[in-house]
Amino acid sequence: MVVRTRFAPSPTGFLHIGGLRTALYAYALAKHDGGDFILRIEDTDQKREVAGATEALQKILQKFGLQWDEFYIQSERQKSGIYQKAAEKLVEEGHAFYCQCEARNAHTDGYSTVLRDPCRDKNLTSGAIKLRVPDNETISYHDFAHKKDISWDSNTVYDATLLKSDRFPTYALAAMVDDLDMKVTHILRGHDWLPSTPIHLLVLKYLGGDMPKIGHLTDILSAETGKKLSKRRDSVFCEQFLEQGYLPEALLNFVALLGWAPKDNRELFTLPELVEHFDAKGFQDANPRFFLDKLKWFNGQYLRKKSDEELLPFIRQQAPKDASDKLLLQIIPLVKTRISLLSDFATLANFFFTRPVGVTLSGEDKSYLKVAEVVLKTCDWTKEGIETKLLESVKANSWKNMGFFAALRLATTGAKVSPPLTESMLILGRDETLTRVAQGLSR
RNA sequence: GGCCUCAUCGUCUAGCCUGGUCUAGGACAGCGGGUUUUCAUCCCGCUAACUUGGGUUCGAAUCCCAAUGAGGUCACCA
Repeated sequence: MVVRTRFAPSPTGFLHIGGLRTALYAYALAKHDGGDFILRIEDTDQKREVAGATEALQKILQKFGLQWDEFYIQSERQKSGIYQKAAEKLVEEGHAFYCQCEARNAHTDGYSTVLRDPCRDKNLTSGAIKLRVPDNETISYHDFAHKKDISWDSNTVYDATLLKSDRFPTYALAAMVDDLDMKVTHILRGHDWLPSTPIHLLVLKYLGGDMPKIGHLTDILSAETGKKLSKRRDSVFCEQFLEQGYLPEALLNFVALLGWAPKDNRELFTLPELVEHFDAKGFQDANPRFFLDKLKWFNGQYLRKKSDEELLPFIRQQAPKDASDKLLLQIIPLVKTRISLLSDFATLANFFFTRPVGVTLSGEDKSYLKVAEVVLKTCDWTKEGIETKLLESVKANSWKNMGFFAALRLATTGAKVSPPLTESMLILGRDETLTRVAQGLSR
């Protein structure tokens, strides 16, 4: 039987880190088996929908290479009446009932959830539809992520709403109808769904069909608070990380290892490699914390792994608009090992595009520069030529390399720390280098 | 508060299912050193963990129970 998984976000905003991870695991689980990955938009709550969110979700998923095989929108499917029909069928079969109670909102009545709805035995024929939870039963399933059986006493499960009075289904109905209808074999979702699983199990059972396997992923905890990552407190959107200068493959690799690990503890995975090695046995039980240290390391790894040409489009975004590809291609190899974020490029390589300003040199520095100026004017303009001549004069004056090159570096790049000096001067050219040396001397 | 889940270095984790090879392995971070005209890369080394208490057993990080701690959830939201 071919594996079919789905990622089912509601279109309420950008894709957050946890969503990316869920999508990635669902994708890898399906693709490892040559199966199908489904993208399903869960927009049955009209009030919460954000315009453009669906398109943004699709775009970012594709940026990470998570291409879906099938695409559905619940509000579209709703029009055919499938959810309503399913709910009515459950009423007919005695597994659900009509209810005309006023809708409750979250926590308005404290923690005293009404388990058995007052309408369940009124035999109403219209209104919202709720699940008739059986008494004194054990509801259980095997969680394929946690690799263990989890169960509830049905007496602790409440009569959940399946169809709202606006005729739209709730998640409990729509997602289950769809998973059955779409022949989803593995439901992979966040841990926050675990408490409502008994409801879904009942709905799945009453609806009939092949029971999908269910697995719950760990929550990603905030590094600061230790609580579940929240959009309000933490920066969690994938788009933000990309803007900050992280490579998509680095983010993806980092996130892949937050809650999953292979037996051999390998860490570097491209998407195809992850698919190849993916195994549900590697799912973690404990909640990981969202510390960014390793993400930076991953980014450096991928930065260095990419060829200069592959890096070009990313670097171009960080460079001045009029910078030529030819120039950028010369600079990239010099900065590649020196940046961990793409956005570091600007500070490190700025001197290639604009002359350093506000640099003040000591008298000692200037005596170094005077000598350097003479050498630079006449030496061969090659790495060999520049370095041997410069070194010769340092030796002739019994100076130390450190101080001499620091002064020259400061004059040409405007900073104490920079990409390799000789290579940088070669890129700048003899004239520009000399101009900068002269400028340093004049201050 | 009820229900559910979880518990190995600061962090991500391997080991746990199928007890002994674990004086607990790797990676990131930190620290120290080497290479390097700066910085970085690269290389070498060091610091650092089985939550606690009971059991079971010749033997427990590994199995069982409890306590403690952590997280989640309790809507006509997903």
